[in-house]
Formats: sequence, C-alpha cells, structure tokens
Amino acid sequence: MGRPLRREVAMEMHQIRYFLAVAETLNFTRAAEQCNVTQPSLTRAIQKLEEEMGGLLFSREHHNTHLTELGRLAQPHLEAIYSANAAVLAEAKQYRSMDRAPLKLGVMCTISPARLVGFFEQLKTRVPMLDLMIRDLPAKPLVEALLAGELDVALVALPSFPERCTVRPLFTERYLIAFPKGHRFEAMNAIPLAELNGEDYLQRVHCEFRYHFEALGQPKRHNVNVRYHSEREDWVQAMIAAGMGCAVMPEHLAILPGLSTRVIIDPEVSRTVSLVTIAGRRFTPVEQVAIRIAQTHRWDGAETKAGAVGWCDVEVGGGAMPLP
DNA sequence: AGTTACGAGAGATCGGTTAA
DNA sequence: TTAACCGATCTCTCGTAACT
Repeated sequence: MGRPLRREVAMEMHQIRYFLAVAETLNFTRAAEQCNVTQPSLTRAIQKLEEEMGGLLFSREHHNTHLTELGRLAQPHLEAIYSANAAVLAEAKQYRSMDRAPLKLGVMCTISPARLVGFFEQLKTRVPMLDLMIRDLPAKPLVEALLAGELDVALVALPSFPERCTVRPLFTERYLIAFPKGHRFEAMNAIPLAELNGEDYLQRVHCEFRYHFEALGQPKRHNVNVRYHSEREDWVQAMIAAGMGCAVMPEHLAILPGLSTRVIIDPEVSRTVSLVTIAGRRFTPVEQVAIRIAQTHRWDGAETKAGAVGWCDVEVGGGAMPLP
C-alpha cells in the first residue's frame, strides 16, 4: 500500500537542518560536512524541500550559492520550526530523566497534614527535581478531578470508587468524637454513637463520616443539634475547645489543645485512606516512584512530625489507643 | 462472538553511499 | 548533480492470544 502518511507530511526535520546548514555556509559541500552526510544526500534533501515548496530555495552559481527570495522568506520559519523541535526534545529528555518531574497530587482535605509530611519528605528525597502541585479537595470532587485528568494520583478515603479507579489501600483510621474538657463524654473510654443524640454538634462540612457510616448499613440513632457548619478544621476545633459542642473526626486529624477525644463504638466506624489512580492510564516515572513510596511508607509514623507543621499530637481515648 | 493488543512477514519507501 | 545500489525503517496485512 505504500506510505501515504509520509507522503502527506513531506517536510522532514533533517531537510530543515540541511537547509539551515546551507543557508549558513552558502556551500553544499561544507554544509554536508557540517551535517555529517555526503553532499549528494544533502542535495537530494534540499531538492525535496524545494519540490515541497514549489520553487528554488537556493540559487546555485559557481562560488556564489545564495538564498533565493523564497529561501529568504522560508528561512525564519524553518529556523523557528527547528528551534521548537530542539526545545521540545530537550524538555522531553528532562522529563524522562526526571530533571523536572511534575506531579499533580490530590489530597482529601480531611486527611491530617501531619500524616503526609513523611510521605512528602520521602518523595522529595527520592525525586530531587520534583515539581509537586498539591490540590486539597473534599473526597468526591477529588475523585471527579482525578477522572477528568486534572490530577495524576489522589489520596482519598471513600467506601467505594468508580470502576475506572485503581485503589491501593494505605492506612485505616477510626472515627472519634471530639469534645471540650469537662464534657460528660470524658468519663467514658469509648462512646456509643447513639450517645450523640441530642448533643450540640459542630458540622465539619467536608467530613466523609456519613459515607462510611451509611456503608455499614446500620440505622441512624443519633440526631444532633447542629450549632455550626464550617469547612475550616481549625475553626471547628476552636469552637469545640470553646465549649460550643462536639464533632466527629477521623482518628489522626490533628487537633488543637483543650480538646478530648474518644473512639466511636456501636458501631465502630473507620475509613481507609487509599492511593487512587485511573486504570489503564500510563504512569510517568515520578508517578511510579510516588506509588511505590506510598505503598512502602510507614504511615503510622507520620504523626511524630506533627510539630513540624504547627499542630499538636492527638489525645486519643486517654492516650491508650494503639494505632491500627 | 466481538474487540483489542501484539508479533511476524512482505513489500514499499527513504536516506545513505559510491561511482560517474 | 545524477544513477545505481544497499540497508534501515515504515506501513499494511494476517494470525494468534487475551479479554470483555
């Protein structure tokens, strides 16, 4: 059948390179030497280019080879094409060698930053030229952004994901109730969920607790008095400390001083934070590294870094609760 | 059963060289 | 600059296997 595609796109990069060499030296033999090809080969390439353009690019006169009007017209354009080609090849090389390694990472906004510090440190150490863009979003918009190709990988906890997602579980954490000092919950080691009934409650807008609770298929027996809505974790926690009410939050979400927490029981509700990617999408080298680090990282050690990001350690059930 | 991915083989095309 | 030739590469086709 032949090669129709090559016929349609006749102009080749080597032809442009040869053209620029002749335009520079104004001598076919020296241009051929410069390009490391024989002179007939270069001549033929120039002729093909001239055929493509429909006119002579060079006027061949003994000892006076020079650009024609068409050649002068074409020169800046061909220089631009050649430069752009060189630039994109250089960028591709950098990208392959991870000299510049872009990674768009989505993080569910309710994951404790203290949990992520160790992971980020490892990633930065392993990929020195890491160009990391982190986007924090609520769980469902995060998955939508991942599906839309706006993110490369995401750290999310949901009971279920769309079929297109590949889910790699990283760590599991239970849900707690956070309440102010002196609250009646302080006398309990763990709090049955039904005990929340009638309590003043501070609603963390992006909390995924309801998804995980609904996934258990149990009837809801806790009707609370919502006193405050906020997507700001620090505000909710400050309100709790001020005695405005209590709130449900994941085990490792860093909290402010002045709060107490107890694990929820009857039922125990937990979430698994997973690294999520899109099935079938090819991974870049830096994505492969990020996935490998995420899967081998000691996520249970991350909270020791809490001080580094300005949060205090979590007080869990009187300090007696081991990590999962 | 239909689709997709992959590899092998054949033929066409291209860029290279040498010789004239 | 052209002609003849060579080796590499590309495209197409076909068969096979894996998957849905």
